[in-house]
Amino acid sequence: MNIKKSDICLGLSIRKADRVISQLFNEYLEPVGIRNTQFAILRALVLLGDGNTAGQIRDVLVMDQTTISRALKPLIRDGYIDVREGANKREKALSLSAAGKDLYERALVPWNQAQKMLKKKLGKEHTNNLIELSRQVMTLKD
Amino acid sequence: MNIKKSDICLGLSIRKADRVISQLFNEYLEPVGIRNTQFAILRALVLLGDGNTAGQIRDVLVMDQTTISRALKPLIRDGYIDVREGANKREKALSLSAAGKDLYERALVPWNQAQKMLKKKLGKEHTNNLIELSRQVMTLKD
DNA sequence: TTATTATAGTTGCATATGCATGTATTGTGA
DNA sequence: TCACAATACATGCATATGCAACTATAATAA
Repeated sequence: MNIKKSDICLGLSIRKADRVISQLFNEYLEPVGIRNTQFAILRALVLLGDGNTAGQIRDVLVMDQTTISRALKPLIRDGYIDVREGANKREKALSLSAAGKDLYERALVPWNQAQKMLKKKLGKEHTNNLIELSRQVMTLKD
Repeated sequence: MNIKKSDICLGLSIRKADRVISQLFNEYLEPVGIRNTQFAILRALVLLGDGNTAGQIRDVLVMDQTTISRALKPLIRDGYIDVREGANKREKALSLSAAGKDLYERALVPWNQAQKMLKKKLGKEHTNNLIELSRQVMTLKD
């Protein structure tokens, strides 16, 4: 250990881990032509069900509204997500197009591989710690 | 728990946690006019010692070389980091300027507050898990 | 009903991120 | 020594990120 444990920056620790893990998922997803964040959005729409708003995705992905707004653009542009009028004239209802559903299904394959690989490398302990850590961190934004 | 544990995307877990924690550090650091990543670079230079190259920072921060290259720009532009010729004509030796040293010292105050606050909120267990998780994840890039 | 406040989403700005590629320099083997 | 590989860093491109500020709409209180 080069530096004292108390000197380890927790911000850097999480950032470094994020870079490596995100890159891993990006590499696995690359063959289907989709990226980490985009997959997360598609998945959010699948798990939430269609017809949800950008605001709901924002909450699920713990992102800024403006980040969602822009992250949706390439997915809409490429025809994976359809936008129609929502519950009122402000809200926009988002849904996966047929192409979007297909893309998500295809992405599930490398996603599962990445999950499996990562779980193996981390082991049950670290895997569980990651999930619980994330859960705990979410309580900070309240 | 909305979805099965096995369905939790580890990529999203780390990404969400990173967003919240990084934002926390950014908020604490905001009064001194510096950001997370920039603080990490200054700190790397302090811990490595002056006269190090972008390549060494890249290794310490686990970033892409091109990301470092661009992240250095505002710090150089604002006079916090000096660049001089390194060991050869390819390498550039980086060092903190007087203003850079001062900025780092001032940033240490809110950084310590953020660390303290985060450690308290996470508790010893999660704090330790974060550090160990990050360490474990680093082994993936080999 | 109207003025005020709140909400949903976008845009300007700046940094963050990394792949592919390019340039310059250094190292090395024939 | 000279061709080729390796190294250090920068740039073009595209996405990722969020704050401040803006537009449009909806909800609410006077």
